[in-house]
Amino acid sequence: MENSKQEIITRDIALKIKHKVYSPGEYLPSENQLSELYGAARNTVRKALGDLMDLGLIQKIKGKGSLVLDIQRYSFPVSGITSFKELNQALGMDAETKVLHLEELDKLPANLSIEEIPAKKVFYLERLRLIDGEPAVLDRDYLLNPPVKSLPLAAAENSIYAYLEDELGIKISYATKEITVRKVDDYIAQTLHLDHDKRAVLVFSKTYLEDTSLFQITASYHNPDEFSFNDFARRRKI
Amino acid sequence: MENSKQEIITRDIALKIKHKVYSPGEYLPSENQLSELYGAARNTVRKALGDLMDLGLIQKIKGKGSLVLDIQRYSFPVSGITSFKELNQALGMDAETKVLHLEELDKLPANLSIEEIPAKKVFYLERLRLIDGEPAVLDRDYLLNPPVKSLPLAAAENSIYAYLEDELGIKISYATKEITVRKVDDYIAQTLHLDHDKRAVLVFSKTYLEDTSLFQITASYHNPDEFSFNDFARRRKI
DNA sequence: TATTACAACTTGTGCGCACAAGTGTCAATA
DNA sequence: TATTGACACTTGTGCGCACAAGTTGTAATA
Repeated sequence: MENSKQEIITRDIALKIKHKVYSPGEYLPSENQLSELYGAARNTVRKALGDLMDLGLIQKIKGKGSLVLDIQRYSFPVSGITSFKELNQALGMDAETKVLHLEELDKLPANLSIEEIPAKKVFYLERLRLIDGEPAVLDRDYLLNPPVKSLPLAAAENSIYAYLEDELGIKISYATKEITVRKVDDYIAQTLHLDHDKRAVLVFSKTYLEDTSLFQITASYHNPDEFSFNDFARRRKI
Repeated sequence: MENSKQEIITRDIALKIKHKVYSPGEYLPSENQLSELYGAARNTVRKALGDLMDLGLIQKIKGKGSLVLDIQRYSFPVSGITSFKELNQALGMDAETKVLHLEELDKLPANLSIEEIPAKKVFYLERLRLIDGEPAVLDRDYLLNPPVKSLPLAAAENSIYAYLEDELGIKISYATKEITVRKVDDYIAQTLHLDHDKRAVLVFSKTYLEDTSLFQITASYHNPDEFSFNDFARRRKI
């Protein structure tokens, strides 16, 4: 439950943009008008607009106003931290998740070679994502215990993020991602129905909590023919 | 020349983190201390810290402080909008750029199929990026005229971004990127020294100005063996 | 007519304040 | 001893104000 005034405004405007109350090419009401509309200070409205700008929903133009952008942000997978389930719903794809493996290990496998050496137990979860019945992605998740004390099969079959955030109250903060192309072994190649070339797109990510502790490591192997990564970025000069 | 107080503070702290004046695992001085240190209001300091947070340099923790993160943000290519030249310097790589082609076309080639139909002239620029003497990336840039009135060969050989921003005063604001894996034609395959499989990583991006006008389209073909895309993302729940 | 000047809007930057809420320490208390 | 509570720190949220700076239309002016 996030309910700060600023987030309420952000979500409300985002929704209105989504439902074309404010359409691409149009300007939002001015900051002063929004300020009055929501009964909030201009500062508060400005923070909300700043978030919408980071999300790529609007572009603020000095002296003119906030222009609604036309960006189809949803593809597969989307930039940022988003779960397969959320994407599935957003895209309305015919997608399915099959849990291939779920067990608790005493420690992280050595081949992951993580320097932040957590000598902890981990849940190892292997899932296959199918799109239109065709294997598209093989996910290998390593969830550290603690903070993940338990991981029911039902959660693994649906969204682990929803389970962790809603059920366990774990707060996910940020993640790093690395995308490369790799030769994969026969097991992965067969699972993904790769051709003789046996190359897959590997998305390797580490997810952290608010206290900066490492919490999840994921190796995601994508069928190259299905893979698409979409990103929105603002220019920053530091 | 960006010289708002907030950006000065952002840059100063970013530099101090880079030079380990503030090291990973340590906390920055508190907002009140920084406020006094820079002779700025806490609000101003907070905006600067917010930017550093977006960049992934720090993590703010309520009740405790701003923790310096340990993230090697530079890889090839980096997330966000950054030019090859900037990357080159940041990484200290042995990299070289060869201009293969530069001409002015009457309109954008039809195969790019851009809906935002600019019936404008474009500069077409083809460049090969070599790392350690090996071909790594083939860039095909389409720069719209206007706003790009001219494009000297010297600029193409160095950083076009530096030329456009510093010389022409063009302000780049944001970009969309799409990463896919594609079969490529013989010309690209030979140029990149691909093996018989002829698949390359295509990074297709569109860059926009502050007034949201489309300004540059780039198709970047990467040798799969060299390709690596690194990203830092914060969790946003909208 | 063409230019200039102004007014009325917009967003950008910065100041200061108040209080909520999370964290850690330390002393008083049961 | 173990718990509680007060206190001093931290960041988070929100308010209000002032002025700078960019945009646009209009009216006065040359």
